Amino acid sequence: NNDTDGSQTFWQGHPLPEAVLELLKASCTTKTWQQYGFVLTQWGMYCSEKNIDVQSPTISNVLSFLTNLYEQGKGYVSVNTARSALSTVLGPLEGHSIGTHPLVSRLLKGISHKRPPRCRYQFTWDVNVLLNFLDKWPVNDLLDLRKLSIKLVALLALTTGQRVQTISLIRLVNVKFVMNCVQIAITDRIKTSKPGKSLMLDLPKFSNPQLCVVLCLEHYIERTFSFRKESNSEFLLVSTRAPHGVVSTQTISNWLKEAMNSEY
DNA sequence: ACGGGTTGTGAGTAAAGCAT
DNA sequence: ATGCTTTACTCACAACCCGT
Repeated sequence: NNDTDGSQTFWQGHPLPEAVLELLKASCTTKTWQQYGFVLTQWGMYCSEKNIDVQSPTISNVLSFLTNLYEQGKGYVSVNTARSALSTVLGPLEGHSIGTHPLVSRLLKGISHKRPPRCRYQFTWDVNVLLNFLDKWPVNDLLDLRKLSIKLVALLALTTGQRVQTISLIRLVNVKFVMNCVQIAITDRIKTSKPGKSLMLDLPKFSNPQLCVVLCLEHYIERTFSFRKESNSEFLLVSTRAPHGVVSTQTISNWLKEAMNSEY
C-alpha cells in the first residue's frame, strides 16, 4: 500500500492481486528497492523531459539515460546499479533483458574503463590505539550505559570482524555462554547468508578482563535486563534512551566511530 | 572449474526529522 | 541540546549465472 520502498511503482503497468505483489516485492530486500526506487525517479524525470514512454523505451533511450548519468559524474558502480534497476523493472528489449543487451554491456564496459572503481578501504589502522584507549576507561560497573554500549560494540566488531548489520541482528536468545567463550548464532538473513545456514560467531575470553568481550557482554546483558520487558526487544543491542528499543545499524556505526574518535 | 558479466546487497555520508 | 532514526544518495563488493 504505502510506497516508501519504490517497489509498487514497478509493476503498476500490471494490475496484480495484493498477494502477488507481496511476493514480487519479497524478491529483493527493502534496501535494494530503495536504491532502485531512486534510480527510477531519475528515470521518470529523464523520460518526461525527453518525452519517452517510461514503461516502454527504446534501447537507445536506455543507452542515452545511462550515458547521461555518466556525464553527471557518476562512477561505474552507480551507473551499473541503474542498469540493474531498469533491467528489473522493464521488460526485455530486442529479445534481451536490459541488463544483458549487448549494447548496454558494451556501454558499461566503456564506463568501467574510463572510471574504474576503487577499493573501499585504502589503509589500515593500529587496533592497539583503540584497545589502549578502552583499557584506560573505568571498569564496566562504573561506565554509564552509553559508554558500556560503545565499548561492547567496539569489542564485538574487533573480535568478530562482522558488518554492523550482523552485530545489529544478534538476538538475546541466541547468545550462549559456554565454558570459556560465548557462542552467538545469527539466525536472520544477512548479506552473505546462505539458505538454511545461520552464521556462528565464537567469542573467546581475553586475558585482560578490562578488554574482554565475554565479560563486557555479560555485564551489558545484566545492565539492560531491567528494561527488556517494557521495550520487548529480542535483540541484544538497545537504545540508551527510553523506551530502549532496538538500535539501527546506523547507530551502531556511530557508536563505533565514537569509540575510534578518542576525544573523551 | 573458472572467469567474466550481471544482479542484489550493505556501508558510508550528510542532512533532515523526531523525541526526550 | 543530545541521542537516535530516517532519507537520499553514491559506492564497493558478494553472490549468482552462464558460456567455454
